[in-house]
Amino acid sequence: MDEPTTALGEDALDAQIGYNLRRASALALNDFAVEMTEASLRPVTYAMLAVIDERPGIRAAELCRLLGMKSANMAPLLAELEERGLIERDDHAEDRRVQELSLTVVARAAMPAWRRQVRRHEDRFLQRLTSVERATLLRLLRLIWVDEVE
Amino acid sequence: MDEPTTALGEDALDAQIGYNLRRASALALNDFAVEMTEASLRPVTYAMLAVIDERPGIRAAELCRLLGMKSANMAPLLAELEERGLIERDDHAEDRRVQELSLTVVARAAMPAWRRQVRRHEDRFLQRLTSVERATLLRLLRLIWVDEVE
DNA sequence: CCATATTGCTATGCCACATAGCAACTATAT
DNA sequence: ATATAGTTGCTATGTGGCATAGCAATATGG
Repeated sequence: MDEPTTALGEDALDAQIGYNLRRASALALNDFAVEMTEASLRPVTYAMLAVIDERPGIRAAELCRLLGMKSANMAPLLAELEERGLIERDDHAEDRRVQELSLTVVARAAMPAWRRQVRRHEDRFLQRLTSVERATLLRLLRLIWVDEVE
Repeated sequence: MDEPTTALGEDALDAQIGYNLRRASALALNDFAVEMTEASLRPVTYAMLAVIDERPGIRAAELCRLLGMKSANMAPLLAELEERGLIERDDHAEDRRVQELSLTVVARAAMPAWRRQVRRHEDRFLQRLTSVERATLLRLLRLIWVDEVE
């Protein structure tokens, strides 16, 4: 009955979805780091590799659009991944501005293990949610942001 | 069984909750800024004011704990809010290390309007979700992070 | 009394993100 | 053909949130 001191109305901080999104996202980012530091992959770099893996030959501009990034921030990350021998940049034949991105053989070989690690990470920070709840959460999150851009 | 590299199954980036959390949170942060730049409040500073408003006399260390922040990062923000005349720091009578935080009269007067603005912001970036879906989302998000710390 | 913990702070670095501006290139309109 | 405009990828730079390291003052418990 009596509320735990933070008892408040609908305007209470704890009732704000934005705040809880931020807290949950921070926890996820932290847990991601725990799982993927060994592989030296951060959420952004992993996301880039995952999309390139799913859509080989994708253009850098399209990758930016899919990940909601600015090319100014993408450029040094692409350089880093190329430096590490994980991606290749091939000049487009018809439009010489364009770079087509693909994973190297090394990265393609490593991706399944990295994807398994990420799945472990998700299973860990989503421990308290059933698989039905996870599916619901996924649907609601995508309702928020998908097609804000596309 | 064996997944081709282009496996768009459950390991696809779009199916990862962590990624979708990050995207949704980014959208929320962006929309928050649109609503609250006039008031010169960022998510963190608003959260601090909201908690102090809900628990006047709270200690800085407790505020850190509630918001999941390090005191190293809290300190300059408290200084900023004090500088702007929004909070007061009073020395604790029994423990002289402790500062008790409270809103100034000015801030207390402004809070209702700020809370209404934040509610407008939430209504905007959550417009695709019904109120039932919002309640579900809130519950699932809190399931992820609450009591990871407390 | 002394070792330890707590509170609040400064200094500093990392990372994600933003804007501004640029060079190369392509597409379009006249 | 040429001027204009848009696209692509990049560098430089600033900001904000978060992390660690280390410090001084204070409180606590053996």
